[in-house]
Parts: sequence; structure tokens; C-alpha cells
Amino acid sequence: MRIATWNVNSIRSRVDRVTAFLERHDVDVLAIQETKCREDQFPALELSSMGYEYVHVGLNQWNGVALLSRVGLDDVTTSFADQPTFGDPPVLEPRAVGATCGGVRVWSLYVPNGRDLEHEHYAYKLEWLARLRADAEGWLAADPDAQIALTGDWNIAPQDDDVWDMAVFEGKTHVSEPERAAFRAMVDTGFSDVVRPYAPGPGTYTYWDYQQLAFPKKRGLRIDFVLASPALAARVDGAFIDREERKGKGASDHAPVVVDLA
DNA sequence: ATGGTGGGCCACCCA
Repeated sequence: MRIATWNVNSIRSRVDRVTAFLERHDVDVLAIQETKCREDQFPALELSSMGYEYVHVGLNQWNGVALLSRVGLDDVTTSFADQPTFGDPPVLEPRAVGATCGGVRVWSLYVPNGRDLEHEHYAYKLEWLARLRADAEGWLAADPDAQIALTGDWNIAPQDDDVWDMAVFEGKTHVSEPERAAFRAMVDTGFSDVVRPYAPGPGTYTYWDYQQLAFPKKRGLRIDFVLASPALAARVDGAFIDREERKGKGASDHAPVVVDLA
């Protein structure tokens, strides 16, 4: 079974790339982030005609997450417990969707960006990660053998090697100690990064800014991850970042991350 | 190629 995660930066503008990616890599389950559309705007026909079931949560042009699966899509959850809200009035943003696909509990997660260290969005990000971790700890406590994949755009570069130049990120989000501590806490809870062993750094990234020719200049960040519970991690027998997908006209600024299960 | 972001959508926000 093959699972992938991809921040597509608008599913409507990227649907042809998504269908081509699914075919090219024979993907069974795809977690999508930043669909940037309402549920009624989701390109359902293109994807379902390929044999994928789907669930999408989207309120407007912001955020939006989805799961596509051709190995079943059961027990759908469109948020996690105590998922924080943002804004005034408070909105439960569409940033998390979970479903059981072929015996694996897969989550598509779009962690808040944080914007700046002083911004309320940054406090929101840390709270969001803390509540996710607490909920995920409960899932493992309830069933230590559960196969759980926490996939998505984490908007955290856990290690210095995960950014092209640490000096550029001094005082910025994505590399701050509280964010890295939140990521480590997920790992300490039992969810390990199953891609890094197959795609080691330095210089291995999943995101490159559209600006300043960042991609050809190899100026990227590793911020998209698949974190697996112990039982799932034991099944992983391969993983890669599809850097080719960042090339050419009409690319997302993120590359897909793919994990193979025995 | 001597440039230099792109997606939402229509006045800017977000990444």
C-alpha cells in the first residue's frame, strides 16, 4: 500500500497534476492540504472517476484538507478533539481530516503557518499542535497497536538542515524552538518521521518559495512529513519526495511525499 | 531566459 501527502495550493488549479501524480506513482491514499475551495467546488468527478473515494472539508478560499482513497474510506472525522479555532468570530478552520483507509488511520493535516513570532497566529499554531499531540496520545493509549499516519504540511523545519540557510530564518517562524519542541513532542509521543531515513539531508526539501527562483537555486525547506505510529512505522519499507513535481509551469510550491507500506 | 511568485478573487490577504 502506498500513501502520499501533498500541499497542492489550490485543488482546482492543480487537479490535472494531481490525477497525473496518482497514476504515475500508483498511489492508494493521498492526503491533500490547501484545497482552497468550498466543498461544492471540489473537483469530485475527476477524482471519483479514477476510482477514488474522497472526503473534503473546505469553507472558503482558505485552508481546506482532503483525503482520497481507493482502499476504503471509513470513520471519517473532520477535526480532532479540542481543535483550536481562530479569528473573531472564532472559526474551526478546515485543517484536519481523518479516515481509516485499508486498516490505516490516515490524517491530512494543515498546521497553521504562524506568520510571525509575535502574531496571534503563532500562538494559535502552538496551541493547535499541543491539542493535536494530546489527542494523538489518546489514540495510541486506547490502542498501542493502532496504525496511524499523521501526514501533511506541518509548517515546521525540525532541524537546521531542513532549511537552505539558517541565517535567513533567524527570528522567523518554522524554525523557532517552541515549534521544534512541539514537533519533538509528537515524536516523543510515538509518532516517528518515516521519510527522513529514506530521504536524508542536507539539502532535501519538500517546499520551495515561488519567489526569487528558490527552486532552481535549491533554496527550500523540509516542512511536510509523514509521522507514523509504532505499528505503522514497522510496516514502512520505502519513502521518497517527488521533487520532479515541483518543476515546470503550474507546479505547487510543495512537492508530494510518498510512503510505501509492506 | 539578463528576468525574478502565485492562488484566492477585485481590494487586497495569505503563503
